[in-house]
Amino acid sequence: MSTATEAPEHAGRSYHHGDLRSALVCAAVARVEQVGAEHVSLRAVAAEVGVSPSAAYHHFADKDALLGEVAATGLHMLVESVGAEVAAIAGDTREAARLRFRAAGQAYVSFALSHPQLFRVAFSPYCLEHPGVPTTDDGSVPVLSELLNDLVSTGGMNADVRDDSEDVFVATLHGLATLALQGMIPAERVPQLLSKIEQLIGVDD
Amino acid sequence: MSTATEAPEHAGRSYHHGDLRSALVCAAVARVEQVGAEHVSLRAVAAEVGVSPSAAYHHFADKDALLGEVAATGLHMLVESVGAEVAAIAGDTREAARLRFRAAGQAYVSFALSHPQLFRVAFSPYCLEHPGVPTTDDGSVPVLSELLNDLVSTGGMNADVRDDSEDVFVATLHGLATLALQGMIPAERVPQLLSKIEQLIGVDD
DNA sequence: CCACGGAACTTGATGTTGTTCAGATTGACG
DNA sequence: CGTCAATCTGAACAACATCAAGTTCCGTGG
Repeated sequence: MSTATEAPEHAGRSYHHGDLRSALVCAAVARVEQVGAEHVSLRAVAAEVGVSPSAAYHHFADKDALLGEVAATGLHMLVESVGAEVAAIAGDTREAARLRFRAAGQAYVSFALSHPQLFRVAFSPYCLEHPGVPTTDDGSVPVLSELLNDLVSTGGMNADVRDDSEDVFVATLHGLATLALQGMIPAERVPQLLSKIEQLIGVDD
Repeated sequence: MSTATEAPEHAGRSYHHGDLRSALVCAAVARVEQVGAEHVSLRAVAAEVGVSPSAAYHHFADKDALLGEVAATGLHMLVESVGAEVAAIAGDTREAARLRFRAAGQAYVSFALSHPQLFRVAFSPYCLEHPGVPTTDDGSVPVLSELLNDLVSTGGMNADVRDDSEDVFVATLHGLATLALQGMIPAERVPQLLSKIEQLIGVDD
């Protein structure tokens, strides 16, 4: 995001770009957000950076590889966004843990709704073709995993409920975000459904 | 699906095709399933049907409009598939209703895993650009809606739990399917998670 | 029975796209 | 100061979406 055209010393004008790779990814992210991944052209991205189309092939095997990087970036931003909202709520109390849980759900859906195209490409086949997906460690999202640990340790959730609930919670959140994005669930129902989910999953009152 | 190249009388060889529109959609569906929506070309679809590329423009405004029809077809097939599995289980008992519920969940995820590209395009921006999405009536999927009514009327679910649970159930199913498709949830955990969902949502034992 | 109008499709052309490759340019290192 | 590898350019190519103009077909009214 911040690695756009700010090359170390010689910004822009020299023959060598300095950090073309991240500049291309950054421009591609912007373009994806504007027109959607399926309408992004390699040439347009290269032109925006001020470089010939073939320059991209020294950093990416494919157009798909570039989009793969965009997908990975999208996932990263999603996790960062959720993490930031969660981290903003401090405290060891059960109440704080419950607020963090709530904030995580809202942040996940909010990100999807405010970055629809990026969210979509993050869960498209592109990110499978590329390694370096930063969210999955043992197959689950670290932020949400810690979140549940938090709830358990503060007594906001039963420990035996936890393990199965994690994947269910992630799945529900993701489904909610996707369907809201698609317009199949009205956005104004989302908060209500989020609290319903908390209730079902067993976040104790 | 069955409206491929079987024109009413004069099949195939005449100048006029008979039912080019559905033939194109059908071929496009096949091609999407093979290579994914982002790698489908209008020309290849037209060639498969045995028609010049520009012929498609008499039936669709755009390549995107054709893919929109593919998306709608995908949604339709998904609903049909779930509906068929549910309808295969007869009976008015609470037990039967519970089995139907279980079958619906499995069918939903199974469809996603066995038609990954079609499932993806069905929930891509393409289907927004096109009317005629057959799944949503008041915003929810009819099959699943009836399913829950079923459960309630046979005593398998509390009536007051129903309304909120519907969207949550759909969202969870959809999230589960998407994440399994993405490899973020191992496919072998899906049945376990499905029963967990039933339990959480309040399908009485 | 026949001309005619319109719908369905083709041909040919245009501009854009992804991709490749031979060569020009550069900074770093000896 | 010269060499070298990394980086970028430019021109080229095939495939692509799209469109305008022409061609073939079918049904319909005279």
